[in-house]
Amino acid sequence: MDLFVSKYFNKIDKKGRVSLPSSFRNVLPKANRNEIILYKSIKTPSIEGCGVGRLKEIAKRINNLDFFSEDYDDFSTTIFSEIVTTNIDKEGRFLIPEELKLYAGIKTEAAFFGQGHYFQIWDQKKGLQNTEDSRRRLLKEKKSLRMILTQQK
Amino acid sequence: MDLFVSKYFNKIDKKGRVSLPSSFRNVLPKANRNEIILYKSIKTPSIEGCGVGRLKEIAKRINNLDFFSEDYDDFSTTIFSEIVTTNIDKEGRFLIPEELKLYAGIKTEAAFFGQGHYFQIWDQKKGLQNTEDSRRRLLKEKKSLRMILTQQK
DNA sequence: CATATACCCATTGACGCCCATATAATCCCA
DNA sequence: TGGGATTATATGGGCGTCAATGGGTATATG
Repeated sequence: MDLFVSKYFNKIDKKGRVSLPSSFRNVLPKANRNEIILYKSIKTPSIEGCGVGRLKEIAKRINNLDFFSEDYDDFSTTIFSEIVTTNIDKEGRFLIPEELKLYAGIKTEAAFFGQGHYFQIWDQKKGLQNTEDSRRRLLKEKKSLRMILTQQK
Repeated sequence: MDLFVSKYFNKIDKKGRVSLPSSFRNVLPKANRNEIILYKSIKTPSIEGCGVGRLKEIAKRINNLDFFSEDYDDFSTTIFSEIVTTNIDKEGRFLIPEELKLYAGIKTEAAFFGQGHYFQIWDQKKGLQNTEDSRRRLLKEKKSLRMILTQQK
């Protein structure tokens, strides 16, 4: 499986280390399996992460915005300047920068949520609440959700 | 036969393992025959499952949504963080995550129901009841049922 | 030199792999 | 075509490996 899926709740130890879930590590290309990027989510109080390869995809998305719009500058500033890279040790653990932990309200436990081509890190309580809210919003539009889930071919 | 059909009642052993019915295993593409995805059914207290190929399709559809829209996040959260992948061992067995068993009210036996391109896992009693209810609802609209069953080519 | 971070080693529990058996389905040949 | 033999499926259990976690120590970096 080459997608980030499912959710995991891992502890942050006294040194600030936390295990990237094993199934997430396996999504990273064998070449850069010891490095990921992290940045503040734009829409939620959470941290988003992915392999360095996805940077290109993010750049492309932003590039598709109108170059002269305010959004363009805002997005590229907000995202690119806030990106940090972090190393994964031999045991599969990494450090979450203090600023990002503050932003997400994370203390001693990190809740990982798969998002397909990337993942999010939340405070457990906030993350579960967010999942519930998302699901509720979508169920209001049953048609579109069913379309995504059951459409054939 | 490349569809999930019929129903099977298999035991969950002390380690939490349960056999995926042989005919279901044969539906999975030879390439990814040792992994399936599971998620909570939207409409019923049951678990739905299918091969990973279907998940990749879903990922593609979500990827086509507007990257910066709220729907994008709602879809990827609701779908990717709720989906779990699980491995099938050499004997054709897999583990049902505790959370999903709770959601479906499954304890020591899993009732598999073929649904064509996917399958459902129920508590036996609930599943049989659901089959009966479905059939009864359908028979109320005999006309549409006959249309589906007798339509040629 | 002081703090942060990477590497090494250890522990625990979960999971995958291997082997075994019983029952059911299929085959094969006289 | 009958009946024994072979194969497949569902199920049980032992055991090694890996993932998550904790801690000591070397090393880098300012």
